[in-house]
Amino acid sequence: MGREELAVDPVPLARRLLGCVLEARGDDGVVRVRLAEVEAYRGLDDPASHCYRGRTARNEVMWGPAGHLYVYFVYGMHFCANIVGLSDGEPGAVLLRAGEVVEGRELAASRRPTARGGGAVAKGPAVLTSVLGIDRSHNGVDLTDAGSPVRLLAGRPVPSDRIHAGPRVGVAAAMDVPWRFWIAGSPAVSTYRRGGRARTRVRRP
DNA sequence: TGATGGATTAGCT
DNA sequence: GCTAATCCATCAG
Repeated sequence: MGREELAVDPVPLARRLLGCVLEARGDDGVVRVRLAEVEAYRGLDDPASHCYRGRTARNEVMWGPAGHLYVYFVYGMHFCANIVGLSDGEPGAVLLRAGEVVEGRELAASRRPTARGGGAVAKGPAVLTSVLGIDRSHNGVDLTDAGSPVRLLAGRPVPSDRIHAGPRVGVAAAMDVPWRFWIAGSPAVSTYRRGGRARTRVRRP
């Protein structure tokens, strides 16, 4: 997929990414995932975006050129991957939430032995990254470069009536914007969880 | 400089 | 439905 196709507003970009294939090559083999669920995060206007509070070392990649991978670490143990959209100076990205494993199922299953679906689905953003073997070292990778370990490939287009939209998962801010998109009926789509205050934090004595 | 809580997941009740 | 696991960016003091 070319950079021009990706250098657009993250909301239409999110729709376009459904059905596309993300390929990750590692020492142990190749895994390909067909994207089934994504969410748009629109920089400066969006209180839920990592860019909302300005440019920092963590979100640096989002200010860079489109078509690069933004990887961040959450909850002390998980990675999430985004595809950067728009062009220089205009931050925005699409969070990759889930997909179907279309190649390298065994490898995917071995990387995530406890995941449901026997390696056929990557249901949830952190499952997706671990199945693909994506971690901090992949932050900033150019998805449009044939030599990159992670690449974005065009897939079968998804008919627009199969694309559904709704509120983003686990996000407290801007719950009214339907910037989560998924392929209706896909077994990979994650179950919706409302955002809000963190679940009760029990402090050990 | 210390506290807080998150674009989460899996396992248990 | 509830909670532990566990790093680090951000914010309050």
